[in-house]
Amino acid sequence: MGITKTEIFTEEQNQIAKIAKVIGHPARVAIIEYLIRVDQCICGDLVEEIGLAQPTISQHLRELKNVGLIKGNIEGTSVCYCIDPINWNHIKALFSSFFDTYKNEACDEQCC
Amino acid sequence: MGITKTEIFTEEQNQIAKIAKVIGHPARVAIIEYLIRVDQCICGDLVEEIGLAQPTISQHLRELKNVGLIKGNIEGTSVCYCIDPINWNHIKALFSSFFDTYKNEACDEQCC
DNA sequence: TTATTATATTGCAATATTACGATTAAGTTG
DNA sequence: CAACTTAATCGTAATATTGCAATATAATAA
Repeated sequence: MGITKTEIFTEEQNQIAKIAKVIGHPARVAIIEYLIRVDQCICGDLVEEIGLAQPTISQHLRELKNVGLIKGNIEGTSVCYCIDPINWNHIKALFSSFFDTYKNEACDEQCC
Repeated sequence: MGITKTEIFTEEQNQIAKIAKVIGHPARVAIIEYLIRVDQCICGDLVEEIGLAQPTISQHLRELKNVGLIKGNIEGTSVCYCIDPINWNHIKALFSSFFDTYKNEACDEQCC
């Protein structure tokens, strides 16, 4: 079917999955890492930097914006993109908490 | 095309994306959270707990195993699944480092 | 107004993912 | 061995994703 049964999962599970899915493409990881390195840039910079077509980059930017990882501000004919600081912290906390839930005490033998 | 141009990205970017993609489905998040809660379980438990068909759960388990998030040990007719402690720590560190790369000093105004 | 610049949107083609019924494989029990 | 239990695999339908050419939109410059 290709369709996910979101209704049988919790809000939190769907939220983690939704954000992870967006991070789950190397182009979007590359965009994020570039944005962190240069603080802010426009779509054209990313097209040059990453080497995908402009519509493709634009599409990836939209998905990153949809989940709040980045934000964009119109500046004349171009759009200035950057990490969304507030949301970044929320998402970081969400994933920290997810990864911290597992405690591997003995780290070896207790598990199957 | 539906095909990702992995060759134009770094190993690290592809690795983060690959793992995030696997976490990017609520059923797999639910499986992980359940495994953390109960320590270990068999496929049938997850079929009951989550409410997807057995082949579907089995498929999700394979993907989780492929990226090393979980491991499975054959025990009689059933397979005992659990979080892979060593890999979990690596992956946790990978994502911590990814999220920690961004420092939002002033947290507001410096960005566009 | 007519370029020019920068980005978004549309419309595909190719491929991947999700889900499940049917079946297979492999160990266990009677 | 035959029946049973448990999980993996196969095949397939429905849908989603990726990438890009072509086009549209929107602001600025000449």
